[in-house]
Amino acid sequence: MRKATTHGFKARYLYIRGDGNYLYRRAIPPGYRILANRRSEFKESLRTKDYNVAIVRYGETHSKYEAIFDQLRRGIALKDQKAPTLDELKSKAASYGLLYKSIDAHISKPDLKDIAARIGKWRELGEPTGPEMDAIFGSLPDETTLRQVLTFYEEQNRGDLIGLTSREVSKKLTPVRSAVDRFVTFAKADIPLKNINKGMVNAYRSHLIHQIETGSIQANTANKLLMHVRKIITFYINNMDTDYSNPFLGIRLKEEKAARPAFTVTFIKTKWLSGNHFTSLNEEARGALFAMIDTGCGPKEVCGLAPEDIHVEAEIPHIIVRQNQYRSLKTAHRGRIIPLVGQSLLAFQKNPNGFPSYRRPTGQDALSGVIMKHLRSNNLLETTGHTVYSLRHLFMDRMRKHQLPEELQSYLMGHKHPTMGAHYGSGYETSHVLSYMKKLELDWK
DNA sequence: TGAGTACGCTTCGCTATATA
DNA sequence: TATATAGCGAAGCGTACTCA
Repeated sequence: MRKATTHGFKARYLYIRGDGNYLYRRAIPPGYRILANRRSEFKESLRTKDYNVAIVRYGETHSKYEAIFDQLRRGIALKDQKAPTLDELKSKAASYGLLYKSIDAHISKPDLKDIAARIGKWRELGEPTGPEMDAIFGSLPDETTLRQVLTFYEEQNRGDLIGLTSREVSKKLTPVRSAVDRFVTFAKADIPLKNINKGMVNAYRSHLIHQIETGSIQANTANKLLMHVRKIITFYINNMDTDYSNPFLGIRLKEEKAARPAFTVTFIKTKWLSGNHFTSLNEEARGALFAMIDTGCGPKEVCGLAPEDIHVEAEIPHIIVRQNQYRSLKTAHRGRIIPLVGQSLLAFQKNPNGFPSYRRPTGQDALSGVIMKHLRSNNLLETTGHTVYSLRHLFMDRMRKHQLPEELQSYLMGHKHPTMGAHYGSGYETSHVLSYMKKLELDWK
C-alpha cells in the first residue's frame, strides 16, 4: 500500500493498494481511541481502481469520517453515534433547494452543471463536512425499493379510497400489490428501484410471455401486471422529482380481443320464460336476474339499488341508477333513469324494495355466483361462453333491432356517447324513453 | 386539423378456492 | 350450502399518436 498522488487536489487520507484499489485510511489520535472502540485507525476501501471515481468517493468518505470525528471531539463514543438516514439527507437536500442524488448516480450520469451548483451551495454554507455535505453530495446510496415505492403510492393516493366499500377498496389495492409481488418474486428480492433496468424488465416480459405460452395467464393479465408496476414507478418519479427513467415505459404485449356472446330472444323466450326453471333459485336472486333483462343493468347496479331508487308505483314505473351509500358508479355517465317494462317491471313489482340480501359490498359477487351456478346446473346457458353479463349484450342487440336512437342506446347502457353533454340524467323525458322501451317489451309477446 | 387507431388505465363480472 | 376472498379477464373510457 502506498499514498496516492493527486493532481491539484489535497487528499491526505487517500491510499492505493498493491492491487490498484483505492483506500481511505486515517489514523485516530490516541486521545479518541477509547471512544472509537480502541481502534487506532479508520480504513475503508473505495471499491474502485479508477482514479476519477476514487476522487469522488474519497470526498464522500471523507465527509463521513469528518462527521464521526466531529462527534468524537464532542465526547460521543462511536457506538452511540447515529448516522443520518437517507430520508433525513433527502429532506436536508430539499431544504437547500437540491434534489438528493447519490454519489453513484453522480458517477454513472455525470452532470457538470449540477455538480457546480452543489459545490456552489456547499461553499455558500461555509463548506460543512457533516450531514450537510452528505445531503449535498449524496453520501448514502438511494436504495428506495419497489415495495417502498408501492407504500408511497398507496399513502399518497389513500384519498381515492374514501367512500368506497371494503370490496371496492380491495379491488383497487390488490391487483397493484399482486403485480409488485410477482415482480419481486421474479427478481428474487425487493431490489432498489435504481437496480431495475430495461434488461431486467425485458427478462420479466419474456418470463410473462412464457406463462402466456403455457396457458397459465392471458396477455391481458400480463399487460396488467406490467401496467401496475409501471404506474407506481411513474407516480414515484413524478412526485419525488427524481431523474430515474421508468424502464417499464412502453413494455406491453399484444392482446387478442375476445367478447362475451349475447343471448338470443328466442333462447330466453323458450328456455327462461316458459316452464318453471327458476323455482329452485332464491327469490331475490331470481328477481335480480329478471330485473336485468329489460333494464340492461349489470349485477352491481341491480344489487346496489336502494328502496328510494325504485319507483314501481309511479305514473311511469322506473328505477334510478345513481351513486348511493351502497355502491359507487363505474363512471359519471353511468347514472340514469330507466322506465320499467316487461320482465323487469314484473321483477320489481315482486321486489319493490330491491334485493336487500345482496345490497352489501360483496353482494354482486354472491349474486353472480348463485345465478351462474343455477343457470349452469339447469342447462339455461345458450353456450358455455354465455354468462349473466350476456343479458346486457342482448339488451343492446334488442335496442338496435327496434331502432332506438343511438344516443338513447348509449344512455340506457350507461355508456358515453359523443353527442351527449356532461349531465346525462336530465337529458331525456322519462315518457319519451318509455315509448321506445315499450318496443322492447314486444320481444316477449 | 380532424379522423382513426393504439395504448394506458380503471372498473366490473366470473370463478376457483377457502371458510363459516 | 351459502358466502367471502382474491385473481383473472372483459368492457370501456380518455388520451396520445399517426396520418392524410
